[in-house]
Amino acid sequence: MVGLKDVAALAGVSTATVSRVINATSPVNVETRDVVEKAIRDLNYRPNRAAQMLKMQTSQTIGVVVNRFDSPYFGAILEGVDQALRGVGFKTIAEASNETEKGQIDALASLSARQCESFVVHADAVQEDKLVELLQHYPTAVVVNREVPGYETRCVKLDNIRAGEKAAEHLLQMGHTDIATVTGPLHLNEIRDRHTGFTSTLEKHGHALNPDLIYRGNLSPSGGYSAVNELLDANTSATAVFFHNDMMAAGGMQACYERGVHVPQDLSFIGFDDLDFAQFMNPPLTTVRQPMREIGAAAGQLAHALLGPDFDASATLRPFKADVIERASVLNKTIKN
Amino acid sequence: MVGLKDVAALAGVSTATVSRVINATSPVNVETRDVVEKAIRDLNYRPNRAAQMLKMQTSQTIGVVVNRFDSPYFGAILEGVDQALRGVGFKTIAEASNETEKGQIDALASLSARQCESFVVHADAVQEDKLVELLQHYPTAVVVNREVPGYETRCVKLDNIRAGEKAAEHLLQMGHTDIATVTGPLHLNEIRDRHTGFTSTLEKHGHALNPDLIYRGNLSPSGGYSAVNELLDANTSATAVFFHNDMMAAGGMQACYERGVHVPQDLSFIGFDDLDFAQFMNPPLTTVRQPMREIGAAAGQLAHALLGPDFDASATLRPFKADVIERASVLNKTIKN
DNA sequence: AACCTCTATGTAAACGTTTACTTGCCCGAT
DNA sequence: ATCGGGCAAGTAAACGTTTACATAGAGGTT
Repeated sequence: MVGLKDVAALAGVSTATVSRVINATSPVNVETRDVVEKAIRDLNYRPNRAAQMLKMQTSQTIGVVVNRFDSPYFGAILEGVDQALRGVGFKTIAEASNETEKGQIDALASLSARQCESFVVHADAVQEDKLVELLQHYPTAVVVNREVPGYETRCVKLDNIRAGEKAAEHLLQMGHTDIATVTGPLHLNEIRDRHTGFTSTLEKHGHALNPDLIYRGNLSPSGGYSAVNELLDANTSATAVFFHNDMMAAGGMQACYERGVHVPQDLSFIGFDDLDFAQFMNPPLTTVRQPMREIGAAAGQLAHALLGPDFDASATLRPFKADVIERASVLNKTIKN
Repeated sequence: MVGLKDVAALAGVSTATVSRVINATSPVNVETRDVVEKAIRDLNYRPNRAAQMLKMQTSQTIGVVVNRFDSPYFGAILEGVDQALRGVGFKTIAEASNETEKGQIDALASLSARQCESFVVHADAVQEDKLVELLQHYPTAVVVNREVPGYETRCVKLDNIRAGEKAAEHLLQMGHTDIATVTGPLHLNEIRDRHTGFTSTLEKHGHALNPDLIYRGNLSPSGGYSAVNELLDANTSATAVFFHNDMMAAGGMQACYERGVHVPQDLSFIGFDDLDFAQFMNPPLTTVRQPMREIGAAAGQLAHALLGPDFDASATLRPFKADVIERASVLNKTIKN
């Protein structure tokens, strides 16, 4: 490895001088500068970041832990974080966690060891008490899409309750009263929140959800597929179903397609997330949009702000809100023809 | 920051001993070990990776440069690399390049400065001569989805020519002879390759592509959308169209949907990539599958192998091959009813 | 009792930077 | 001539590890 020393030797100056021309940290004679710069080029010298970090005690890097890389959800978050940080000269580095509690904790530790100064963590698999402990250990970490009691100012998330309400409101508005839902794993609190928002507004309007019409999905297409098949087999009177994500809605749509039931004429669909493909489904999927990119960006900014000693905890950002994107998968029953 | 020194002080031993218990690098008395371990826990000590890297001159890390994070394409590649490397104890770190030549070169430099020992680079925007230079500068870098003359053993990619041929063959097999295509930017050699594969086999079978039916797309839905509208406006006799990616096919499908032309009855679609959503389109999209995850994994393995002094260049992996995934978007004209 | 061997531990140098401090020099003011 | 002030460059310490080498006991063998 070619180091400062080699450059210095070749240029006939001291390492201090080389460092100075590199970092423009104090004036250096223009001739010497040229000589040094040539030496740098000739040797293809690159500063050793490890040494810099060690000396400067700073890395200008924030670490992101995601469940996996090949997911539109995490991709958007990562992109958001990266964009927010690029502006302030920080680097983003990401690590995948395998979706397990251990994986998420380890990933955080690994990023920390890599001298990340701050973190944004998706920690859906860690127990709450453990998570609190983590937040204490890593005082600059921010949690994404989850709310930790006592640490609200370090969480950036969607208002999932409100989002669930909106889904219900939309269905109600369109004249549906006989409604089914396919949820996700109930240990995820985003799912629980959406579900309570959904059921409570249905109740409030006097159309309480029939417990038989609650299907537990797995957040992937297969879950939606089998749920819809069950629903159809049960021969219920349901006219609409709320899927807790678009993937399951897609699976459900496929089940309908295979059985010849038409969406939305026979059954209405509303999804969640608004993934890229939602607009390209046939019919285009009405869904509750979750601004993941923005959430990522906000998390990135927060993580960065946490670094400043002057951080104002009262500048806490309100939870993000979801919006229903109306497309063509829910039938408007109020205009009977 | 709590360091080895603090632990040593608290435990009443030397830093060397602490290092030894951490790394189990030589036997240490069980009592001392316990004391040290307690000290480590009490202080919540974590080794400083920057210092370790500096001293050990190794990072066990490979860097990946992608165009962006929020793309199914790069997500899959990243996931593949990560999985391949996880097995051999390496970490993956990724950086986004903004899709520009400068961005890609800078990202590589940045990863290199971070002491990555090896790299997998998606460098679609850099000029070939510049890329050759890069490959010389970074002797452990591997290029993904591009072939650099003279450096074939360090490129892992799809056989795009063959993939284009397969698309054509499939259409031909299904009885289509009047065919259109919407390509991507022709400066990308993957696009060029697919195109030449496609056109040449059409020619070979005596159904040379009508130049008027070649549309230049932008690889995103809008490109497919407008291309299909043009095609439909031109009132041609084309019965099938080959899209250079699924995104454009989705856009095209939407155009058809709006204009009431039925896929595949009125117009057949074949896409490229096999993104997740292809199977959920309506009709499900027939497409040429590109095994991106596998490509990523292979690239990761290669990048790792390059590190060994015993690397055998003859163990070069053949280009990956694409397969057409038959679904329902191309009409079989050979069974006339 | 002198010697050797083994094991457990300590000492200190090194990794590649940055930077406070020092040095040397030139030039203008006295 | 001498001094002082600036500027350019050099010296060396420090960052937190790892590790080759040195040291010190504890037994064992003669």
